Amino acid sequence: MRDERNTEEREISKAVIKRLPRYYRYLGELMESGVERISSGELSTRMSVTASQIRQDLNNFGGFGQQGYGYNVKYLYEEIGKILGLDKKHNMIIIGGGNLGQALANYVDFEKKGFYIKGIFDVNPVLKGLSVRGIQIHMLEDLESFIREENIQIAALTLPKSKAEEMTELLVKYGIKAIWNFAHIDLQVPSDVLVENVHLSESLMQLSYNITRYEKEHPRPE
Amino acid sequence: MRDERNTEEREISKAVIKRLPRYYRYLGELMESGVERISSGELSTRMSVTASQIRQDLNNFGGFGQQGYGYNVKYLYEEIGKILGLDKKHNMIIIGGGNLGQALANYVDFEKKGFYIKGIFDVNPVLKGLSVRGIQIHMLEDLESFIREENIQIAALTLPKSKAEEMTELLVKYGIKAIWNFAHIDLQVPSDVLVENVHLSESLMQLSYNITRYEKEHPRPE
DNA sequence: ACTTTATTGACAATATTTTCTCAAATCGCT
DNA sequence: AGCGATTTGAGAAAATATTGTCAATAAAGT
Repeated sequence: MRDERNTEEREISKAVIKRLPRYYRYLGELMESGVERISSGELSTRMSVTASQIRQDLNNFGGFGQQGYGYNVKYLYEEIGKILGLDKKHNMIIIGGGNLGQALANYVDFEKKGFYIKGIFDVNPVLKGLSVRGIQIHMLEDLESFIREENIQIAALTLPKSKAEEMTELLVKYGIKAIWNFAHIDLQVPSDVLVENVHLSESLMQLSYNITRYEKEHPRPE
Repeated sequence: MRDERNTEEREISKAVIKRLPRYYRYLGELMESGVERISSGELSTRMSVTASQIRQDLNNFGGFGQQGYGYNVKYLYEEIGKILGLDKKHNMIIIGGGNLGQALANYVDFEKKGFYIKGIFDVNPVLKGLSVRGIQIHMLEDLESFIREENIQIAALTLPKSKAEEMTELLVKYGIKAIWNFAHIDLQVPSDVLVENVHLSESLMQLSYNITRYEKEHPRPE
């Protein structure tokens, strides 16, 4: 059931997209250490993936390499950045001024990638007027106007699941385009609103599974 | 290159494991709302996956269902819990007493799933003696004895990437079995130490990709 | 300028994952 | 107890994803 319009846009698989940020990170590190060119073979060794996969992944978006030479690190880094949309500015708010919200607010690197945290919102009046790294904490009544006036695209949702659902409704109503969801729940949104989930407890459960399996396969000697 | 020992253990694919926690979550919710049985078809509707996938996934671990009846919610919930190792107690520490570390420490639900946060470690002497939700913040010099005495299996690593590498070396030396890594780096560990990564910025980049693609495919009318 | 070496991009071959199909089993109704 | 409806589990088929191969091309050395 492939889309296969020959007019430009092919559908890129999710698996490929998930790998791009990692390529981006490695290329960034290479760039910082002054490496100018790299072959898929060398990169594959460093990243512990196959060279074929790297070439195949990149070729989804175009031929960035040169036979006999490899890839220009800076060029490839920038191209992947463009594919990921990191060349554009994204305005973002954080909903939930708890530790997790504050942790995100403190994370400077997001700005380097074009994600600007414009404000934090919370219901707790104790937090009113406070700010984190220069980012002010607002009360919910200002949410609607803030989203429109500051042209906010992304909301990071760091609320307990009980509040996350109604907040999502509000965010959607106020015209948010994307939700970065940290609540342990699957949000219901219209099809023009994007959701990316970070389910920490699910990640921990995967680790738990692996521990369990490892112990089964390697029983303690004695 | 399938393992295929007929002696018990088959290799379960990563994709299946990643879906288990979500099944677990839905089953937990069903249980709470008093639902006693569920068919793969009904569950598939709620979860927006195919019924076939649910049955196939579960059958990796055994036949938990009954023809003409479906699955017993409580039983299936518990079985998946066992598969994920949630029936066992895991002792955990958090390395890094910043916002993210504290956010994890504040998250009560981990204990319900068997993950007990025994302590937080940091280099910052300002934090010495403080505690978060009754969990004390320790200084690094106590790390080794703490890990051994409290029988710590898992370390959640919430440090900037510059410090994460040397800390990993220490943790490995002190006998930690698994690292839940929040630093933006691929940790190098011996093969008997498990790592589960939570790369927040990579998740955000995926969201950014989807925003970018969405905007390309749905250009603003005027 | 020519030759050797390196390396991509495209396609073919494998491998893996997902979905489909249906016989067998159980349920629930009469 | 018997019968139609439901639903699993297993295997087959289809779809995707990954890996392998190699001609074409560029680079680097002579």
